[in-house]
Order: sequence, then C-alpha cells, then structure tokens
Amino acid sequence: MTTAVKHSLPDHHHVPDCRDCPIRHRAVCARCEADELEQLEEIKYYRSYPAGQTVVWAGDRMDFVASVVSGIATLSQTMEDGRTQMVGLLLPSDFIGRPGRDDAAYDVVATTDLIICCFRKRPFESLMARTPHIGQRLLEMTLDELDAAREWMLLLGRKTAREKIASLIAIIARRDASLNLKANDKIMAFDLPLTREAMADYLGLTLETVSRQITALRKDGVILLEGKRHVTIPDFERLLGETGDDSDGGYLI
Amino acid sequence: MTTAVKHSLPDHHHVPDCRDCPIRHRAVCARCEADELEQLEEIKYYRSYPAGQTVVWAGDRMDFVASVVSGIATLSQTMEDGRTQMVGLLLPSDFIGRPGRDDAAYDVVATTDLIICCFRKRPFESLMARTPHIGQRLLEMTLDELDAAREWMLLLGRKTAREKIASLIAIIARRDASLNLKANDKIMAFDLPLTREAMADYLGLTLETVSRQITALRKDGVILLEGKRHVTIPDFERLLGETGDDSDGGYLI
DNA sequence: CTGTGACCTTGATCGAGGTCAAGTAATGAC
DNA sequence: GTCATTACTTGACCTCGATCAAGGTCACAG
Repeated sequence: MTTAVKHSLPDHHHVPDCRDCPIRHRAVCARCEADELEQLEEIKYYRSYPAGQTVVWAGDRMDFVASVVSGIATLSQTMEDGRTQMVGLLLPSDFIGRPGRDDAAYDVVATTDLIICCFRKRPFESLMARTPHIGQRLLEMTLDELDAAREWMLLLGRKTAREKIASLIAIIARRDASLNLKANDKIMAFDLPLTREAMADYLGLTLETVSRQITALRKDGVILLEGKRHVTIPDFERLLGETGDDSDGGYLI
Repeated sequence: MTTAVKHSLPDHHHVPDCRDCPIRHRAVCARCEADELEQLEEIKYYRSYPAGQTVVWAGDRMDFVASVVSGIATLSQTMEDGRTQMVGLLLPSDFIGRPGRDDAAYDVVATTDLIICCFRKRPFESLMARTPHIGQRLLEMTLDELDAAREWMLLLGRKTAREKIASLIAIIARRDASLNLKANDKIMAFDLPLTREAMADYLGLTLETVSRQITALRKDGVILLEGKRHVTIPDFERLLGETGDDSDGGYLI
C-alpha cells in the first residue's frame, strides 16, 4: 500500500496557497524543499482511514504530525452534554498536529476516505530546530489558520443562518475552484463534502436549519441542487452577496 | 515620557504563562533573553493611548509589531452593516501584529489607557530570521492563540447566553488571579475591564442580553456585584459549573 | 422485492435571545 | 443648581432558529 500511496505524491507538488479554506495553509511539503527532503523522507510514513473513522480523539497522545494527502478530515470539540462544534476543516495539504504538544486538543475525524502523510514528532521537532525554514513556514501556516479561525468567529457570533450557509458554500466553491484551476469557468459546480449534520456542527446550527436554508437558497435561485450534494453556482457574485461579507471579494476568509 | 515608561519595564519580567485568556501567550520579552536584548533595544519604542482610542484600523498599514505593557486592548472585526465581533482580548504582555503581513487584519482598540512596546517590523523580522529562538516562541504563542480562538468558536457556536457570560467571567477571574498571584484566596474579586457592549461583542450577544444574564447570575448568587463593574465570586466551582465546560477544571480555555 | 438504515426534508410549535423603548445612575460641564 | 452624556437596567414584544415529530429517498443486504 505504501507503494500505491507514494505514487500519489505528485499531489504534494501542488501546494496551493489557498486563501479560501476556513483553515488556510501552505503544506509542509518535503518534495518542494530539496534540502530537507531526505531528512523528512526518513521519518515519514503514510496512514489511511475509511470515511467516518476517527483519526485521533481529543486528549489522546499523539506522537506524530501529519499532512493531508487526499480526502477530507474535520477538527472538532464536544461538550460533556454532546453539543459539538467543528473548529477546522482539513483538506489536502493541510497540516495536522502541533509541535510542542503531546496530546491532541481536538477530535480529528475522516469525513471521506483519507490518506495522511505522517512525520514522527520527536524527529520532526529536532529537524525543525535545525532547520529554521520549516519553523517559519509553520508559523506562517499557523498565522493563516488563526486568521481563518477569527473569521469563523465572526461567522459564528454574528451571521444569520442564511449567511452562514452562503459563506460555507462560497468557501467550499473557492477551494474547489482553486484546486481544480478552472479559473475562467463562470459556472462553478462541485459536490458538498459534508453531511448536513457536519455542516451544522461547523456553522453552529442544527441540521434541520441547514437543510431549510439550503432549500431556501435553492428556491431563490442562488444555488442549483442535483440530488442532495451536487451544487451548481450560477452567479458567484450573487452568492457572495448572501454571505454578509464585504463585497469587494478581495479577502473573504 | 519614554523615561517614565521605562520605569514600568519590570512588568516585562513577569511573563505569566496564562492559560486562561481567550488569547493566551507568552511575551516576547527583551529582558528575559539576554542574547537578543540589545538588538531588540535598538528597534523598540513605546506608545501610549487613552481609553477608547483606536490603535490601528483593519486594513491600515502597520509597520510595527508590539507587546502590551499595561492596559487592555481588543481585537475586532466589523461587517459592512455594523455588526461587530471581537476576536481577541489583549492583556499585558500579549502580542500585537504579525510578521510577514503589512496590513492590519483587525481593529485594535484600547479599552483602558494602554501602553504598548513597539518593535519596527522590518528589523524585527530580520532579527527573527537570525534568531530562530524568537520565531519559535512566536510559533508557540501563535499556537496558543489558535487554541484559544478555537475554544472561543465552541463558545460562540454552542453555548447559551448564560454559559457565555459565566465563561467570560471565569476567564477574567483566572487571568486576574494569575496576575495577582493570590492563589490561596478562595474568594476572587476584581473589576470587569469591559463595558457591557464590549462583552456583547466578545460573546456574540447584545448588550441587553449581557445585562440580563449578569443580573440573573447575581440574583442566583453565582456572582456578587458592587456597582456595575466590581465582581466578587464567592464560589469559583459554582461559577465553573455554569460555563458548560468540563468540570475537571484542568483545561478551561 | 422488501426490509433496513443513513441521510435528508418538511411541518408544527416553542423559547432564547434580539429589538425597541423607557427609565435609572453616575459623572462632569456650565 | 440644570443639562447632557455615558453606561447600564428593565420591560414588552417579536423573530429566528431550536426542538419535536413525521415522512421521503436512496443504497444496499438478504
């Protein structure tokens, strides 16, 4: 299997500077930094998880950091009584884990089939200490994630249900567009990678409200739906108008 | 004035590892790192702002990074229609600004009289490049802030108004206790450093709801109020029970 | 084809928190 | 003293989204 996965590594060369995801990042990509390549190669390995499986539980000991190779994972917290809030969406090339901490702070769950590229933590940390460049990139990524988290705080604290849904769809549409590089397509189309419940956990809503608002956006012609998951956006500006964000479009999340 | 401020610098030696503030941090403190002291000394200067004044507006060019010496500042975002969400509370020794970005992402407002210690950005960045240790501390601080932001996402997305207020009061109480080092005092007392409106902006509520919930907590004996701002907490565990957080108390924010 | 379960939609109702409005308290200017 | 202002409280009402409940659709197993 390792061999099979290695063939997918060219993905790692595609390191999008995705400004659109809730958790923006740039991958820590071995292949793109010749100097560190061999050292990283020595301490890395791959793991795969089927959709629905939990990668780590909050509080578990975590002896690795990792980067998403393919698939989608979520980061979430759960209160004693079961209320849960998703705090991050991990897409290919996003980073998992935290140098300097041994226990996972959040549940990491694979929402689709998932392959991650792991680095054993101690060696990674010492490599980081020897190679300031890696630490700097990690800082940059972390600052981007912090900005994204704060943008999400605005969404959670102040937006209406309709604005929340529109924002999430806009974000997914942008990430999809930036990954698939069809920049000139006026019409965006993609599958929602999350269930209604996962969207609800992300947006601080209930799944019923998510369903109702998606229906409302469809009835108003803001989005088109085929089946339950496939979304087409006939007019992206129109969608942006529903998000409540600044309309200059320059820096939406 | 510069001289007067320099006399307050011993504050910088008190670098609490405050795990309780929404935006946790450790100061980048010149005094505590002999090696970098002189280089930092060369590029630093102080600024002070009266309560209510805006330090920087979102989108403004920012040619410095800074550390709070005394007073309290807030970090917030505002939507076109005026809805605002606070995304950070900056207390003494917290860090302001972001190496690698020229424009401020958020409004920074002094809520009390404020003194900050600034470092010109370009020299700070090049010092960072030469001194990996600084970058590492910055990474650590940023990761702490990220955790705090995510904890706040749970609050914003899933907690009730009463839980939100209780959480905020608990956080302020802990920070106050950790700053004032009266660990054995069972009874905590302090002044709320924020107006009802600022609390509302922080918690994603309206100021009326904040007022009502504070009244409710007072009537239920969870907190005592003298005047509008001075709070006494007769039973901290009781307050924690109102926050909705895990009751082990180990890692509240 | 029929059951079963996951996922989603829709309806009816309820309530937490928002909105609007009036009023209080403390402060400070004149 | 009066007036104005800022910060806060309280009440009445309403709305948005949660809750509870039922039903639909689809994929898949037997």
